[in-house]
Amino acid sequence: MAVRKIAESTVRRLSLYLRFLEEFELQGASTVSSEALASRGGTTSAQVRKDLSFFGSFGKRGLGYQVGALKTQLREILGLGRRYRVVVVGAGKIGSALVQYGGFRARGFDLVAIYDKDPKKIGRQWDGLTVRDAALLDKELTEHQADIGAVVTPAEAAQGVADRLVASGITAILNFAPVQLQVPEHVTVKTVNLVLELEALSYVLANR
Amino acid sequence: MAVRKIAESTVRRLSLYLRFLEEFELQGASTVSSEALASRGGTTSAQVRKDLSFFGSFGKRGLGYQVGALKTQLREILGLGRRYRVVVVGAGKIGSALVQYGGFRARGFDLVAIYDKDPKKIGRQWDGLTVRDAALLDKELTEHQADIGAVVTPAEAAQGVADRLVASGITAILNFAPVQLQVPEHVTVKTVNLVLELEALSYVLANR
DNA sequence: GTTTGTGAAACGATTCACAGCT
DNA sequence: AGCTGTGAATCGTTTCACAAAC
Repeated sequence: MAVRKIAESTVRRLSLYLRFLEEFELQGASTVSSEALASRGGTTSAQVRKDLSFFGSFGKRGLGYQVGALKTQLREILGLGRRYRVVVVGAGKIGSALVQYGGFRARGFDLVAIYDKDPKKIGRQWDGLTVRDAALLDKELTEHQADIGAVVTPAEAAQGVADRLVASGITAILNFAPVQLQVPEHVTVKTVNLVLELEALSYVLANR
Repeated sequence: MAVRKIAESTVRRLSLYLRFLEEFELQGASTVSSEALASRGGTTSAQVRKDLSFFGSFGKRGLGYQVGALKTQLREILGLGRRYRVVVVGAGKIGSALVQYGGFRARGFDLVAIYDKDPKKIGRQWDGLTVRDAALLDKELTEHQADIGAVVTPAEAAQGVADRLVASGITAILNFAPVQLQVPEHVTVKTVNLVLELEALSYVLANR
C-alpha cells in the first residue's frame, strides 16, 4: 500500500466502487468486470482499471474481479480495516443531523462525542450522546484521542475550533462551516460547502 | 457571458472569490489584487487571473480589481442576479437542517416547499414551511415550477424522487442521498456524499 | 473469445513568464 | 514601478489501444 500521490479524484472513485461492489454482492454476483463497475458509476472501464492499477492487479484477465476479494482490497486501500473516532463540534441543526444519522457507524465511523458552547444545549441527549461543554474539548481530546473532527459551528467560530482540534492532535477535519479553514501542512481538511454547491448549480442554470 | 466549457473547479473558485470579496468589502477595502484573493483562498495569483480571464478583463493593470465591481461581475457570471426556488424532498434530519439554515435565503436560494411521504411528518411546521405530502410533488411542481430540487431521502427512495423531479421539469438537483443518481443529459446533479468525504479522510489517515 | 493491466497518446488544468497598460 | 491578461510551457489525468492472461 501507501503508493505515493494518488489523485483525490481516484480516491473518491475507489469509495464509489466499494459502494457498487456491495450492491453487486447483494445481488448475488460473485464476479464483476471493469465495464460493469464503470457503467454503474458513470465512468469508463479504462478509468476503473487504471484506478485499481495504482495499487496492484486484483483481476483475472478474461474473467474480471472477484466481488468479495476486490471489496476487501478496496477497504484495505481506503484504510477501512479499522474504526475511526469522530468528534463533532457544534450541536446545531447539521450537527444533530450528523449525530442522528446511523449510516456512519455502519461504515466504521463512530461519533464519540458532540460539543457545543451554548449552555441551553449542553446536557441535551442526541441519539445516546450527551452534548458536552465545548470548554472541555481540549482536555477530553487529550484523554480520549479522536481521529477526525467535524466542524459544524457557525462561520465565525469555525477557525477557532479548528485551531483547537489541531492543537489537540487531530489531523483530519470534516468542515461544514462556510469558510476556508487555515490549517498546518500535516492536517487534511475536507470542506462541505452547500452554498458553493448551490452556486455551481446556479452557474449551470444561468449558462444554459 | 456564457463562455463554453468552463471547468467545474474554476466555477467553485469563482464562488470562493465572491465570498472573499464580501469579506474584503466588509473590511473596507475598495481594491484588491489577484495575489490578495489568491492567498486568502489557498491558490495562486496566476490562477485567479486565469479564472477571471475566461469571462473578461475586470482589473486594471498596476492597480488590481475594484472590489464592488468584481463582486457584481462574479454574481453575474454565477447567475446570482436572480433568486432561485428550491424544493426539498425528504423531511428527515438533513432535510430539516437544510430548511432551518437561514444562510441559503441570504444567498438567493429560497426553500419554497418541503415534501415527505411519512404521514407522521406531513403537516408539521418547519421554520415557516409545512411539510407536504410527497404524493403532491409532481402536481404542485407543475403549478409552481421550481429551479432546484434537493433530494434528502434515504438511498432507496432517491432515484425515484429524482425521476419525478426530472419529469416535472427540474434540471438541477442537489443530492444528499448516498447514491449516484441516473439522470438525462440535460440535468445537472451535485452530490454531497458524507461517507465519501469520511472515506477520503480515512484514506489520508491510513496512508500517512 | 473475453477482459485485464499498462505504456503511450490525447486532453485538460495549472503555472510560468513577460508584454502591455495604468 | 506595480499588477493584469494571456500565450506558451508544464504538469497531471483520462482515454486509447493492444499484448498478455485466462
